[in-house]
Amino acid sequence: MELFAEQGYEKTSLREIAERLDVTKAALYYHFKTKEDIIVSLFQDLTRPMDELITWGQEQPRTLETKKEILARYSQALAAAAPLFRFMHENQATMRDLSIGETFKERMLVLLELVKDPDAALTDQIRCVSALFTMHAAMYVLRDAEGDPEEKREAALEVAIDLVSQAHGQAPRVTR
Amino acid sequence: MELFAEQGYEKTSLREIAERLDVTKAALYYHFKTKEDIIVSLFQDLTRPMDELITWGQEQPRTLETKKEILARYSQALAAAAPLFRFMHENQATMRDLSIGETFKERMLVLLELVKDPDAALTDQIRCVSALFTMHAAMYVLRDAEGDPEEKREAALEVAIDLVSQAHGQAPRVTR
Amino acid sequence: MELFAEQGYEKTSLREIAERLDVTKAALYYHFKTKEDIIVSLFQDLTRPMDELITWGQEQPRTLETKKEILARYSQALAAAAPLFRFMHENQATMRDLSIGETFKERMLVLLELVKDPDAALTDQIRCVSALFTMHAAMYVLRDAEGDPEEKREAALEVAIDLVSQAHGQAPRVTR
Amino acid sequence: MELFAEQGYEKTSLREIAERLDVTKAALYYHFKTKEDIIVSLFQDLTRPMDELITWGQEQPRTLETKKEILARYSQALAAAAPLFRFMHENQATMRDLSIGETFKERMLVLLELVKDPDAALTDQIRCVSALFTMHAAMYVLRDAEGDPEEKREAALEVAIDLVSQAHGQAPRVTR
DNA sequence: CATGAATGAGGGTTCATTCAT
DNA sequence: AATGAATGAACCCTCATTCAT
Repeated sequence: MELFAEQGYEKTSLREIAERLDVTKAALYYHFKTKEDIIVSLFQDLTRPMDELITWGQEQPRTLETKKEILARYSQALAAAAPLFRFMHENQATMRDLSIGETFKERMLVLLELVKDPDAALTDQIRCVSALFTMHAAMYVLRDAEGDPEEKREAALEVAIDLVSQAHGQAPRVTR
Repeated sequence: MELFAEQGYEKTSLREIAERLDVTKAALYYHFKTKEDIIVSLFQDLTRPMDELITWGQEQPRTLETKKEILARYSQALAAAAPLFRFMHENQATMRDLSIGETFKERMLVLLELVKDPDAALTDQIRCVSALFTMHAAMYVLRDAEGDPEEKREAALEVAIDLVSQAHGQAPRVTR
Repeated sequence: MELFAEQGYEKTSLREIAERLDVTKAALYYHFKTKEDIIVSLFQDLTRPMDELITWGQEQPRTLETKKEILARYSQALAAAAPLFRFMHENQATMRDLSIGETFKERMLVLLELVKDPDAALTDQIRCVSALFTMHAAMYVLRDAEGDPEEKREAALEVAIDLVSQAHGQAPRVTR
Repeated sequence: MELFAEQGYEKTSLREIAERLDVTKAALYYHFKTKEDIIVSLFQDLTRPMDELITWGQEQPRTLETKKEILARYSQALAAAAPLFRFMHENQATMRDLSIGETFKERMLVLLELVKDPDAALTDQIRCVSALFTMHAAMYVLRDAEGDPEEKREAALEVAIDLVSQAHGQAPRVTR
């Protein structure tokens, strides 16, 4: 996962993976049928939290409270599987060709369905899109910025929650 | 650009590019020194609007009004160079190795500097990050969604403007 | 080595080498990291005698007797690795770019240091240079000439020994 | 010639030549039919002295005096066309494929015929080979050594003359 | 469970050369 | 007299994959 996240899928060769694990290329082929199989395996381990979040979300009533909880859990999932999400974000062109059942984008759209109201104003729908992406953006842009990562995560979550709250017609908590 | 955006940089071979243009591989090498040079050229054409925006922004007073204008102009630049931004989004792993990669992220950070206040609360800083990315996200997620693209763009811009307004301590326009 | 000696380094392609060995090009790359690596390997096998000669020579007293012995041994090394030396002679332009190139010329100069006296008259120094090269020249020019190669080698060695003897102030054996 | 001498024939591309002369590749093709034609032209200019020396030598009586004169003239020709000789020496593998009427080696052998006596003892024949090569070797080995080049040339010539003198049964001038 | 050896397909790149203008 | 544009052939090299052992 480290190699894939650093270099991207195509630019990571089996030779590199084998060297990093200190085994031979042929040994990899004992455990995985193809290169694609390797990354699919990694995904199955790492996307479970996200899938669980989705199924959980689908069973809940579609209240603002639920949405806030979804954002909170998503924020945590994001932090827990940071390299995976980084990989998905940065290798979407590749992901399209990989036989991973639902792509990252599809999953995102399902999640989005849970958060946004298809009958709301367009701006409010976008607020919900933005809420989800805010947490990604915060992770991406603030990666090298100073400050406690946990603190940054919480701040991003707060902004996200504000956004869906506004989408529900509530005035945001004004912070100053 | 079409090929790069569809398939990603690494998976697009010079053979494909040449075939699409109905020339030989060698002919490409008369016009571009390397494969990287091809995409760099595409970028130079397409990032000019962004550069102009930055220099313009740096000459303005750092008021809320200016920031709104920056967002408005950025929204337009984004729409004009949509395939380029899609490519960057989806090929970040590659971008890191390309000589332009760094410069794009730098550009984004400079732009961010113009929009956010380094002394503001962390949440407000993230609101500004989010404002910029909202427009990206809207473009990305709503690409295949129904509705007039121009309408969507304006809605995203509105949300972005709300976010920086809030970061300036102003209550958002409540839309419903 | 045969191909390299016949055609030169640049004009010998990996395709040719692979065909001659009846393997694929890719198979070569399993055994050698680069094309250069192939020739470097050939050299390492073939220059060992020369290295041993040098270390031996450096441990001996710098008498005329030693120098004669060095020439005798060098003559033998030359005969043993004839194709190698032919290659070096005929591909010096290439050798300069190869990572071994320098080392060969350096080796020759070290050997020269063992044979010539830096304080002697210029002509005597050149006699020593000439002594070494005589054996090369003989090999090169007389390759296709008639006569027993071993006999020619011995004659060349005799001339070389005469040259260093003269450089030591001794009258040459006059042969007729 | 500079480029060919520095890098060798194969590794010098027409692009490089064109750039060095500040013309286009196509312009070269107006003046020369092929790449080979370029180097052939250079040779015709530069080997004339050597050819003249050969025809002159063939008309002279085959005395020791003549041979000394040949060596003297050859020494001068060598110095005058140093880069050419360097090129020939270092690119023999290439020379073989070039359609330059007589190769360097052939010319050398003709010259050698003029200097050596086919009926002499083998060692004496080698002395004559060595005489010619001494001047080459001196040029090659002593290129980067300190000292006046002209002085070195004369010393090498002296050694060469000594060698043919000995081949004629004369005791060498002992220098110390 | 693992490896050494090998391969076909394709990668990006460079080259000498051509030709209409 | 010169050039911009193009090309076919070849280059070195890397890749994911296979298979007998």
